[in-house]
Amino acid sequence: MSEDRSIHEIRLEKLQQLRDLGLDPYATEKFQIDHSAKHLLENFDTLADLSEDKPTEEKPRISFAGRLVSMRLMGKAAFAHLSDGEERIQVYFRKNELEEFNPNAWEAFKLLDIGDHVGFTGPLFKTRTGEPSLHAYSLTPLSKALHNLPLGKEKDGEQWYGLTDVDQRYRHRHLDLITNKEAREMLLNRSRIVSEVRRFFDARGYLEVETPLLQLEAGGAAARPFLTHYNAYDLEVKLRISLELYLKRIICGDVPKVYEIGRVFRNEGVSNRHNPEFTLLEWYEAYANLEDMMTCVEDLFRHVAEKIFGDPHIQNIDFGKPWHRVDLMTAIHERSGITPEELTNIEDAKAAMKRVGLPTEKESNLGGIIEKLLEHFVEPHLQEPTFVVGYPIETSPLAKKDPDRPGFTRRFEGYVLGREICNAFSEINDPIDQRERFEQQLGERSKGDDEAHPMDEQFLYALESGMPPTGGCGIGIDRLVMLLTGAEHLREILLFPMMRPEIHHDHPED
RNA sequence: GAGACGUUAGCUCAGCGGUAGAGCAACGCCCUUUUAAGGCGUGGGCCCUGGGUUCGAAUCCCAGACGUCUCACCA
Repeated sequence: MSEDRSIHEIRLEKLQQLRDLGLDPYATEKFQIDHSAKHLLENFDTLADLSEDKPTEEKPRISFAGRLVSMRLMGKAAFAHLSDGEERIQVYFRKNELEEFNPNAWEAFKLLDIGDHVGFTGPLFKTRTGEPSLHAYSLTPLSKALHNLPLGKEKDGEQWYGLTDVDQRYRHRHLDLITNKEAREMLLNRSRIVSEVRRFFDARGYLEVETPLLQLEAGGAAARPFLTHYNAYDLEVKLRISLELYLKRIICGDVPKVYEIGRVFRNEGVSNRHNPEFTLLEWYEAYANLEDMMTCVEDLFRHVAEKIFGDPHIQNIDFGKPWHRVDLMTAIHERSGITPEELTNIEDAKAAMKRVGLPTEKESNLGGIIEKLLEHFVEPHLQEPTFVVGYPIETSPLAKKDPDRPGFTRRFEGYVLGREICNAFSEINDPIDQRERFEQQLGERSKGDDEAHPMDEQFLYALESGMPPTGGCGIGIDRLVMLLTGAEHLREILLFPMMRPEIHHDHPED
């Protein structure tokens, strides 16, 4: 903020002085980097050619660049640490040597700040204390940091100071990435996980597709959509809340295996496990049944865990083993004592709910009650990977009826560590059944449930043209990353979570 | 939406009725193998905003903003 000369001003002055010395940090376009810092450190002895008899001048010169993260100036010499984001390596400078390279280089070096990007060339060596280091014979400023970066001090992986304010870490994620190794790890892990998911489906012959984000009716899930305006057609449109219906229309087009990884938007609350915009994976396979989908989920988790972490056993979960399979109604009975017979009509169901001490005011249908009981009594116990099978028809408007169990569908959800991680079913391919389900949903909607599924004639027309029996499944990518990395907050997984605007009161900025 | 907590220097924090503090960062000087480098010196604050209580408020009270956590909502 306001100092006698603000840091920003001082740095602008230094920038000008660097330019006056002929070393404009913003003028360079390209800088040769021979090795990453990690590679330098891991292969140090080989690269350094540490043989005693050879004079330093004759040793191989390495070109390296990175961000200055620490500096120790000692008169006519200096040490600094340089980070390429992944690792940091120490660099050593001497006045006389730099001046040999460029008479202004030492002067320029003294104008550098922590946060600047710089390039160097020189041999590798080890300091008295044995730290692998780079002996810089040249210096090329590559960018100037005009702000004081909140870089803490670091020693042996331990960190002092740095940026910890959660708000600031989210608002200025680049600072988080520079400062906190965990933030960087999270980003890398997410990226790797998504890549592995793609690789998994690609290898199995699924086609990756992309379907519209802007839709006339947002269907495929129960959620309130975001609204926006489509200027070219002067139409009110909605942002999608799921991928489902368009993907099934592709199945109707005789593309038998498709998947999509895409952002969906649900205009609802925020918590450490919910975010209005999130990334959804859905895949559909023609001629596949529920059991096939379960196997596929098992394979997917095992594959990703092994590829990313080298071991199917992560976060105290063994994804190498098959998942448990439990029937929903049986599980409720076992955990709550409420029998399936008590859950065959709404009155008895409410009475049973009361008996176990749950509120009944908000319940209007049997399916809702059943899912509430599942959530309350069963979910917390589903620590090991478990498929819960057989969901009520009222809450499953896109899932095939179970021919053997009236009122229930061929649907399962997967749970790990007490949390829902996937949702799958045998897709309805009977267009008459599907139309009836939509009509039921319209009934719910007219009763005030604004999350009930809208009618979708285009989708029905596709079904009426014939869809093979199909299995489909959805997984929230953000929650998947949370699960695999042990993150406690969805917002750590999202790079740039929505934040209310920062208030700037009426006084001068930094 | 409810409750609890937080907001003080660029960063991390202390101060909790009596002139606004520390470490790091910054600025100046010294120092050619340091590493949380060191030594000497110097600056830097609408103490989130607005009201109130008080002789006096960063500190107590009320309201608001923003954030964090928990709960609710989100099948």
